[in-house]
Amino acid sequence: MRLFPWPKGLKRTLFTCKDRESVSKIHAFMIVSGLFSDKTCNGQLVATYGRMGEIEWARKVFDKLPQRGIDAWNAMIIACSRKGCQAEVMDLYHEMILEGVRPDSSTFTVALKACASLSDLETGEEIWHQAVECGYECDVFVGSSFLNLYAKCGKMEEALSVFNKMPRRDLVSWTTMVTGFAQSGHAHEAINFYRMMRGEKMEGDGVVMLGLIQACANLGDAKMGLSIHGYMIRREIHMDVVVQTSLVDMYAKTGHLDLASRVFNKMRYRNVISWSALISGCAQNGFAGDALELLIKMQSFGFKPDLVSLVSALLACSQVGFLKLGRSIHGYIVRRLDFERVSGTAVIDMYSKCGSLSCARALFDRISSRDSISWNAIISSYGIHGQGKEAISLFLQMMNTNLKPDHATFTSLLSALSHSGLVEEGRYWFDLMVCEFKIQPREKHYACMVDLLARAGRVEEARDLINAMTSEPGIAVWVALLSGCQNHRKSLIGEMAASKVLELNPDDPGIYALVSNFFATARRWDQVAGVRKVMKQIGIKKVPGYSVVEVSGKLTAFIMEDKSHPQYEQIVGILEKLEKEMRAMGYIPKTELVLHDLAEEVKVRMLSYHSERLAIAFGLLNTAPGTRLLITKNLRVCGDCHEATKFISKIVDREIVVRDVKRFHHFKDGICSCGDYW
DNA sequence: GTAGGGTTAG
Repeated sequence: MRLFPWPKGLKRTLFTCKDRESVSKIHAFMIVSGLFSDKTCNGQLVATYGRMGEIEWARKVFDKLPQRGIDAWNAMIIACSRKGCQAEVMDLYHEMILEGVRPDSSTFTVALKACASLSDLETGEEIWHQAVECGYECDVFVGSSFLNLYAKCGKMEEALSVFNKMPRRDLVSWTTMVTGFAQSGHAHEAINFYRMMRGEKMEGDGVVMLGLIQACANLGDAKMGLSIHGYMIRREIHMDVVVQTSLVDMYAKTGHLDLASRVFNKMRYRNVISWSALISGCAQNGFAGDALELLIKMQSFGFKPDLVSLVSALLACSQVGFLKLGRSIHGYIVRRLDFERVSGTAVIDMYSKCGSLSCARALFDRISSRDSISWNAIISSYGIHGQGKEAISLFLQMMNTNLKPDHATFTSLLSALSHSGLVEEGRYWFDLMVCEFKIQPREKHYACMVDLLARAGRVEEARDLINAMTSEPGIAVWVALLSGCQNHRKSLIGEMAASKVLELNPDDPGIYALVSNFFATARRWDQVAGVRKVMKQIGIKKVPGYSVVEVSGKLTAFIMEDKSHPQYEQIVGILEKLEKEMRAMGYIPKTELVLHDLAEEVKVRMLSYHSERLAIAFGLLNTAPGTRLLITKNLRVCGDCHEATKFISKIVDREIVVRDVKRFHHFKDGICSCGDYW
């Protein structure tokens, strides 16, 4: 008896199978009836298992087939491709060629896709030649896949030349170009290509719009992103979870977290990636608390955090100096996920920014395969902890590997040298970077050098370096010059730098604070008043300084003269007692650092209740004797607090670690690791 | 018409 009106019925019956059991029944029947040996039939069986994601079953059948035709090969290859097993796709492809089976359009398409995701340009080009030989040169599927190979390998010029030669282009070919440009940092070209595509009367779908959204994210152009978003709504272009997630990402990357959350909250379906996009957006924009809250919230929605969301959470911990949580996330990563390079670098960064340089180093030493990112991370770790010599030594060790230092490595190195005041070394390595390594200095490198020179009092040299820049100097270099001028009382150059920074960033409250402090240090109160007036006129408020301290696994923040804390009385008591002892040891308040025109005793009072002192006192009050304290400050640490903390570390016999916006200070036994150079 | 273009981080 025949179960199937064969062979069309077999195909239809296989297609209606919903689970593995029902396929297995047909599978058994095929063996019994001899259809299993028929190569126009058995491919269907492999394809059916593959479609269900039952790749092991597909493979088992495939391996047992007595006769394997193109259908069986394609089915097996497509099954692997769907599972993301690109290496297997390639193995099968080569095996198939060896068996003398002639690939068809689908085979070439899938094989090229595999090469693209493996970034295997060479094999991909070889396969293209084979496709041409087999007569698929004009096939739009094969052509687009070849295009995609170049795009994925960042070879947009080659991609363009393939694109121009294509006799027929469809939406996918155009999208490949748009996305390729967007992802290789050529956002303008991406947008131009989309315009050309529209010129050919081609209607866009969600995928091509996604390429444009990425381009906007890269350009930081929220306005255009918003208009693309609006266009999709008006045209009723379907937005699936991928497109919506990319909108969240775009808004977050352009700093519009309100819009990012609005899109996120409206999403009907979310996945781990959508959560991660928002979490990383919060972390990247400095909203550490929100990022960590979302990490908890995503779990209450049943999503297990992945590596990306955990890395973002680590970033959030780094920002606020939340060592305890950072450590437990580290533990979680080790237990649950494969711990390697990517997370390794983030964990190194977290430990170092949370004050544990030794933990950072221990982890770095344990990484089996270090890439330049991990080297950069450890070099800059030593930098922010003020150990410039060790940073150089690590840099030299890196040169002994086959890794090449890049612009980021030099940024880490130069900033390390700047924090340690190693001026001559800085000049040496800067020249070597340009002459030997042929790396064009970027804004950041100049900023490090200007900082290095100006901080060391060589303000004129710093100015000359800026004047010799080939590119237009940006905000960072002028800020560095201005701070140097403030420290070394260089009013003429300082005034010039002040007008530059105000010209470049007229909306930045930090800039106004800097300029106002510069004039206050020079006791030019009329100028200070002038700056304040401008701030008032254009409605800019100064960023309040605050300090955060971790006590028994919780973070507590203090702002200056913060009386709201329940333990305020005790905190003041500790500070008063300490101040008496400090004075007896020779501490004199640096009232010249109070940048207001006030009476002397008011200045002393203001200094005594700076946020970092409140945080230290709170820490002393609530931790066991001998416990190390970690304070994180959102601005630079104040000079008087720096002096006072040295005394406090000796009086209470504790290690006090203060992280300010730029670097670390380790206070112990009355001295600071920075050697008072900062 | 089974195949090609897409999301998060360091």
